[in-house]
Amino acid sequence: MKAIVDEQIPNREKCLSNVNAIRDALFVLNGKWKLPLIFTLLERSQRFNEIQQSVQGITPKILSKELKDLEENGFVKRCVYPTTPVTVIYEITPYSDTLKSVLHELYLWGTQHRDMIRESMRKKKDVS
Amino acid sequence: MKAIVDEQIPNREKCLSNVNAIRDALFVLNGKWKLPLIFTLLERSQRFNEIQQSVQGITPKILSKELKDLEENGFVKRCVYPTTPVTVIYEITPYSDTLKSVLHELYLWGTQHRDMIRESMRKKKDVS
DNA sequence: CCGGATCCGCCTAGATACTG
DNA sequence: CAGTATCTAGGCGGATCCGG
Repeated sequence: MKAIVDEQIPNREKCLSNVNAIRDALFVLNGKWKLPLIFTLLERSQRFNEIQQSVQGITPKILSKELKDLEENGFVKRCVYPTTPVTVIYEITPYSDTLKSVLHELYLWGTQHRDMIRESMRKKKDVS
Repeated sequence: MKAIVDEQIPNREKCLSNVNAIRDALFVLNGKWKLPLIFTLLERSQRFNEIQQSVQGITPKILSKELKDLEENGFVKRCVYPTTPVTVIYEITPYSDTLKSVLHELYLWGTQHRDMIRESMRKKKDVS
């Protein structure tokens, strides 16, 4: 935090660009299905209907849209094989590995934060 | 990524809890105003109307709600001084420092990703 | 089999006005 | 000054049906 902030205080331009970079990162991971999809495709490449099986509750429309998003962001490759009918396989790209540290940090902080919240809830309850 | 994934494949329970921890982290930072508010309060503690000045375009209702969110998550402390009329100062808590590494990673990855996207856009344009 | 098209309900952000 | 109250709008996710 300190490091980022120190850079930001001098001028507002840079601060905004920092915020925007962070927001971009948050944005591409956001939504109900992005993470489940990435994780299921990390296990193995799959076809459309397979993915729908793996990720419980997602509808074709949303799946289609989410896969398109992931493809545009370079996380997923859509491979079409000219069988009859065509076979479409979705696979994770090596670029997804760049997410490693972000996801790890998010996981660590999220876990820690959950414990913190739970603890503060408990204290509140004790008082009341 | 690899580290997280390796832990996840064995059982689905743990995978889901990982995803949820990450989602929690994403959730508390998400939205249009959370980051701008955190950053402006990092510069200095401020009163309600001051914040509204600092963060361009936010309406009182939204500001009120967002501050409440930030307070519940432990990032912001609401200090009421019994003047007449009351003075309310919002200040950043030390707990916000725990965001340091997450935000830094998000910033790094977001910047990198933006460059990547821009580059791939350029290539597309060259072809067409 | 792999989606696209259409319609719909909900949630939430925002605008505006107002109050203790 | 520090918010609330009320209303509106739009975007997202979901359900359902349709087509190559």
